[in-house]
This record gives sequence, C-alpha cells and structure tokens, in this order.
Amino acid sequence: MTIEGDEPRYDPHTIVDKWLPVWDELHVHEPVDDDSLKRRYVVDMFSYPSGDLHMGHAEAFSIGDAVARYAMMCGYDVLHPIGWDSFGLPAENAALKRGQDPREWTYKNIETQAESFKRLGISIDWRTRLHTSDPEYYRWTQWLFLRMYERGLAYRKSAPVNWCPVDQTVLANEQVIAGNCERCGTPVTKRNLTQWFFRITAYAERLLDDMALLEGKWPDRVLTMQRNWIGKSTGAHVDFRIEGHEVPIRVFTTRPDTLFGATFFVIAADSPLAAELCSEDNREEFAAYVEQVRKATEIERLSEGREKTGVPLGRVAINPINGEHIPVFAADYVLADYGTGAIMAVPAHDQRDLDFARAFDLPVRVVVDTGQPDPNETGLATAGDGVLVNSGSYDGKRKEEAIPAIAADLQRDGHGEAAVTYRLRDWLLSRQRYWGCPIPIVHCDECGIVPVPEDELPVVLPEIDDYLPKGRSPLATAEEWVRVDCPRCGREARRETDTMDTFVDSSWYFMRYCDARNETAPFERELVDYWLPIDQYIGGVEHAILHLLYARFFVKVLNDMGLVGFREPFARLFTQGMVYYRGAKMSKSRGNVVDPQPFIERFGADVVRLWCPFLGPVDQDAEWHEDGMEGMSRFLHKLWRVTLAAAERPPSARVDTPLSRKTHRTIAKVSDDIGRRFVMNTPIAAVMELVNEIGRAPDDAAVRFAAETAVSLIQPYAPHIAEELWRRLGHEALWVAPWPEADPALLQTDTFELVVQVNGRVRDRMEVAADLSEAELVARATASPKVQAQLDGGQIRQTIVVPRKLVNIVVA
RNA sequence: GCCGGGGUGGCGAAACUGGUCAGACGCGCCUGACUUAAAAUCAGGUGUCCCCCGUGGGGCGUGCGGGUUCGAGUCCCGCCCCCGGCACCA
Repeated sequence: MTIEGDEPRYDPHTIVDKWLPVWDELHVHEPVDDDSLKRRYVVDMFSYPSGDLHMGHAEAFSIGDAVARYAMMCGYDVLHPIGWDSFGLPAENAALKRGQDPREWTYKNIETQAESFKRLGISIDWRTRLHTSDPEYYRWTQWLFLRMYERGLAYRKSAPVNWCPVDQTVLANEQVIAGNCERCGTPVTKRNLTQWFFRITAYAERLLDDMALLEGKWPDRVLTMQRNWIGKSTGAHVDFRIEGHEVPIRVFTTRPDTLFGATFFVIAADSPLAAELCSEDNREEFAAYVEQVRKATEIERLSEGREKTGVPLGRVAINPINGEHIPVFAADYVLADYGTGAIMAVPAHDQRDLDFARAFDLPVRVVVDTGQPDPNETGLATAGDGVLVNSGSYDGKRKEEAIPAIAADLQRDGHGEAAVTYRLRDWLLSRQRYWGCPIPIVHCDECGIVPVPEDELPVVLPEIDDYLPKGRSPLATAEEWVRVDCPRCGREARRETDTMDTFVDSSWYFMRYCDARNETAPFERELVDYWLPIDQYIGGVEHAILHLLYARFFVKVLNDMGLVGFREPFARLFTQGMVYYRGAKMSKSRGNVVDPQPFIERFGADVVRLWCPFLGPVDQDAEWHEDGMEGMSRFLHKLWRVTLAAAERPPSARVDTPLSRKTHRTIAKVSDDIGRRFVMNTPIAAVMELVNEIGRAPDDAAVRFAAETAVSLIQPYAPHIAEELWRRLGHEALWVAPWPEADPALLQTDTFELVVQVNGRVRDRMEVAADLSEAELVARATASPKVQAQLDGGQIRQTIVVPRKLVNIVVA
C-alpha cells in the first residue's frame, strides 16, 4: 500500500488511507490552547443520529470544515468539535417500528455517522465528542434545569397547550408549523394540561435588544424571523369591571385611542376565565361551544376568512372611560395565551371585531375619522391615521396624540396603563415520551414539588419494556423507578415522569464541548469564556427560531447566573440552504436521502467534499444531482498531473510572469471568498481556472509556484490530495504551512486592456500602459480608426474615463 | 394578506461597491487526438440571429413594461411567476 515513487495516476483511496492515520496520530486537529495564539471556535450544528449521513450533512460539514481548515492555515488555534443530539422522538419511533431498544438504535447510528465523518476527512477534535443521551451529559442538563427552577425560570402551570395526536405528546409553539406538528405533520389540537415551562418571556426584551450585537453578522432573514416571532407590540392595558364580578378583567390593546368605540367584549373561549364568568343561563350553550372549539385543530381554527363564532356569556362589562355597558362573549378568535386572553372589541377599527359584530348584529361605532368610507356600509374596518370623534373630551385629537393621552388618563384613574406585550410565549419543555432527559423533580403529597438533590443526579432514564406513547409518559410504567422517598420529608413520593424537549439538550452543548469530560460541573467558566462566543456557527435555516432562539435564551440565563461571561453564544451565523431531492428536503423521514458513501467509494472523499459546495451558492437551497461529480474528479486528476509536472521544475522565486500574476489574483480571490464573502462555489472555480492556466503554460517560469499555490488553496476543500501533492512538491506538513499571501504588486498589471466605447457601446479595445493620464487615454481612444469610423465627423460632447478600465466618447 | 429570497445559455451557475462587447467555472453537446473500434483520457469549440466561402462585420439578448444615467443583470416605479417564513397576536 506504499505510495512512494511516481504513480502516474491519482488514486484517491491510497491517499486517504495514507493521511487519515497520520492526522489522527499527530493530533493535528486539536487546538494547542496557547494563550498567545489568536483562536477560532468553529461549530457545525450537531447531528441528529436518525441514520447515516446524507448529502445534506455532507454539504454542511464540508462548509464547516473548509472554514475550520482555512482558519488553521491562517494561523489560528482552532477548536472544531463534534457531538450528537441523540435524544428525541425518531429513535423512539424507530424502536417501536423495529422492536429495538432506542438506545441500541441511537448508538449504532452514532457509530455509523462517526465513521462517515472520519471517511470524509473532517478536521475534528474528537476529544470534544459528546452525546446528549449519555448520563454524563444529561446529568448537567438536569443540573441546569434545577438552577432554572431555583430562579423561578422553570415552572409548572395548567394551560391550553398544543397536542399532537399521533406523537401523543405536547409541543412548544415553535414546534407547530402552520398548525401542524413539526415532526410528523399531523394537525395539532389544543388541550388543557399541567406542564413544565421555561420563562423565556421574561427575556423577550433582552432577546430583542441584543440582536443589535448580531446585526450584520447573522443573516437578515434569521434576525427578522426572530423579531417577528418575539412580536413586540406596544399599547395599553385597560381594566373593565364585569357586573356581578369582583375583580376587573384586564385587556390589552394597541389602540387605546379607540376605547370609545368598544361595543362589546370578548374572552377566549378556552380560557378558565370564560368558564368562570359564564352565567347560569348560558352554561349549556357555552359548554357545547367549548367542546366544539376544543375538537377543532389549530389549522381549522386559524384558517383565514373563517366565519366568526362565539356565544354570549350573559354578562355585562363596563367601559372605564365612559361607563358604557357592553355585552360579553366567549369566542375562539381571541387567543387564551396572548395578552390577557380577553379583548375590548372595536368593530369600526378592527376587521376581526367587525366580522364578529356583523355575524352577531352588534353596533359599530366609528371613533377615529380616517376619511375612509363607513365600515357599517363597506364591511371594512378602518385602521389608518385620523382624528378622534364620538370620544368625549378627546374629540379632535389626532390618533398619535390620543394614544398616550388616554393611556395616561387610564393610569391616573387606576383603570390601566401603557403596556407592552409579546407574541412570544413561554417555552413548553415537558414531553410525554420516553427517549429524553428525565425532569429531576419529585412530587410529594406533603411537600408538593421537590427538586432532586444535586448529589443524586443524574436521574437515570429507567429501562422499560413498552415505549408505546399513551398520552402520558411511558416512564410512568416503570413503577419501581417512579416510587421514591421524598427528598424533603422522607415520605413516599413519585418522580416526575415527563421528559424534556430535546431542544433543552441542544441549548448548551456548544459550551460543554469546551470541557466535555468535566465530572464536577457542566463546564468550567474559564474554558468556556476562552472559546466562546462561537466565531462561526454553521447550520440549517430550519432552526432560525427554534434552536437559535432557545440557545440565546439559555446563554442569557447562564450569564445572569454568572456561569458564563458573554450574552450571545453565536457571534457569526451562517445558514446554509437545504438540499432537496425529488422535490422535497432530503431527510430520513421522507425517504429521499442520498448516501455519500457510494460516491466516496467511487470518486474519493475529496471529490464529494468539493462537489457539494460546488452545486450552487451554499446559502441557497439546492436540488441534489450528481451529473458533474465526474467533472470534479477530472479536475483533481488534472491537478495531480500538472502538479507532478511542475514538481520537476526548479523552485520559482518571485518572478513576474503572466502565470505568477494569475496566481496572485487567485490567492486574493479565494481568500476573499472564504474569509469575507463566505461563498464556496467561486473559490473552487477560481482554483480550477488557475489549474487550467498552469496546464496551458507548462514552461512559464512561475509554474512551480503556481502549482504550490493551487495545492494550498484547495486544501480546505480537498485536504487529502492537497497533503499528498504538497509532500511531492518537497514540503513538510501542509497543515502547518501558512495560507499563501497575495503580493499587491503583482495583482496590478503594468498595462491593461482599455475598452473604448462610443455612446456606451464598445467599439474598440487596446492594450495600454497603466500609468497613462486621462487626457492621454482619451487621445489614444479617439485615435482609433474604429472609433473614427463611428464618430463620422460628429461633435464630441463628452468623454468619460474610468481609470484602468474604459473611455466612453459621447457624440451628438 | 404581511415579511424575506429568487427569476441570467440545453443545465448548475459567475459577474462582490452601475463601468473591459454578460455568461467565469463545471455539466451536457459538437469537433479533433489517441485507438482496429468503442469506452476512458486529453485538446479545442459552444448565447442567439443576420451578412459573408472564410477572414471579418453587424443586430438582439439577464421574467414583463416604463424610467434615471454617457453607460443598467446591477439603481428607481409598476406588474407577472417561483420558493421559504409568519399568519384571527387585539
């Protein structure tokens, strides 16, 4: 298997077999943690072990590795870790389908994937390796949960929550995509359940504010998506007294200026408040309505243009600003968990309220004159600017003056105040499934909710026989595990049987990487502060508001706890597009995965690593195809050929030849593309161009230098062939070789091709000296016979000179 | 409906701040070399139409219609189509 000597042909496999063990043995991909070195922390979003890697992974990790290797060659001490997000539903579903233990299935897949990463030659520091389903890891997930609990950031409440009837578990809002379950696509329904939440809403403002730190460093669309998701709106809280009810009911409105136009009052039908307020006479009708609402899926409920429905509650609310009595309804167009779950309805100025008013024949009173036609006639609510009417002493005020004025008056009179509300809701973290991190809580009849003492962590996931989801956690069937002495009073108590959402596991893994084997803490602050924030985080757009928001929240909490010294985890984010195949996103669950392995066997890892990013701009979606991978293989053969030929030539010192100039331009282009622009297809194309030039100019004095440079520049993408060719060029290890630097003097040319235009159309081009003055350039241009022919005696009205580029002559 | 992204050759795509006849690089296709032949490999050509035997020359071309400019794929206005996100959030 020796590769010494002069094989005429490039054989990818012998090269991979030669260098992989060398890299491993010499630990070349582990940082040296030298304080004097500039450092880079490059993280690819970790993988979910639902099977072997597919081309989507291959693309993502090719990009990440190119960034990591480029940074290494630029002299950075690079930490490039790896791990697996190994808890989660698919393992459990697969286990059910095959009668296999979720553990076995998961860890087998992890091994397969790890092997694939190795075969691809990704520059990973394997010492960081972690799996979120290892007790050594989830012990600290539980520990963090308890710290959150102590701070009141983890709590239990009964609320209407999203329920997936197929997966038989609750879901966070972020996991409901257009009314469907994120994982299985089933329409989601609502249920009133007691569940665990993280108080992410307490951080809404800071999550929003700190986006200023990310501006320009994260893709705009991700920031926009997060901003929309948090959904801040400013307005006022207004308290309405309900006749025969002691406590006033508070509503939120963005339009306190329309308070005089409130002609009825609506409470979310599925909120406890509606049931509480319902009068005896209306109870039957109300119960039937709530039943109907509960059964509707989220998708039906949200569909636009749907008839407004609701029932009267037989109650009267009193408008605090004018004492007016208005009827109270329960309806499902008001959401129980946004704002206060109740609204004042102003049909003239809100389309939804107007639709309801027309369905129930309720009065519509215009209180802001916008100059638009009367909503009573058009059926269209008016929302624009205008002047207040029918509003007592506020008449004549403009909308924007009225909003603060009314809010201030409400506050003065104790009926409300200016307020801010967010669309973001608390993060529902408990799941009624087996394969997840157990929530470290004990329920005691005497003491209530009792946290598991720290020294008893981890609460190990018990082994059970039946994983089948039944609407309550399968953990409940592990009776011996559930039964436990209360840590506080010692009486018999029961363990919490819900497990955590996997997004909890993935909210802190990138910190654990820095201290993956720590047995006394989740990580040491010093180590984490050394590497984080992550310099470059790379992953799919699909996590724009799930993982990326949750992780930001976690880091802010840890920062408040003094466990880390930074507020944002990901200084720079790159989101690659998704890889599609046969019209759908490539994924195991859709059954349209393309396995890289056969291609690695046929063409070698380098070709696969080059081909994925070459498919198109990596930030955009791409349709997978393999026509062209062959061409990539041809390119490497050509690189091999021209480099071995160049290796025969004497070393080329700094010479000024066409090829050396091309080489320097290529260095500048590739460095800029990878380092600044973050594009991956064009640097590969640029190296191809250079290699073509080398092939065409085998006798150029700079040929050896050009070949050496091509080998260096391709290293981030094709490290194996690069390493081998580098040695054959007579050098030591490529991984310690510096990234080539472009010589500015050789980027510029002494002459350039001057383009001569007449009236904006190119008529001639000529090679001229670079140091000619503008006047001289114009003189040369006008002297051209072709230009003269075009001028045809006409008057020259203007000449435009673009330095080093063109002269444009404008004639009448 | 609202918010993003996009529409360029037979195909994937380049053109980064308006400036070298737009189309780099790769695929495909065509031609040639090698071969008895084919495959593989290598070299060259390849937007489109018109005049011309050819050399050469000219016109038209970046979803559609306008505009700004000496000059527009790039900027502005108005449309059409595709993809993604959000969607009764008061």
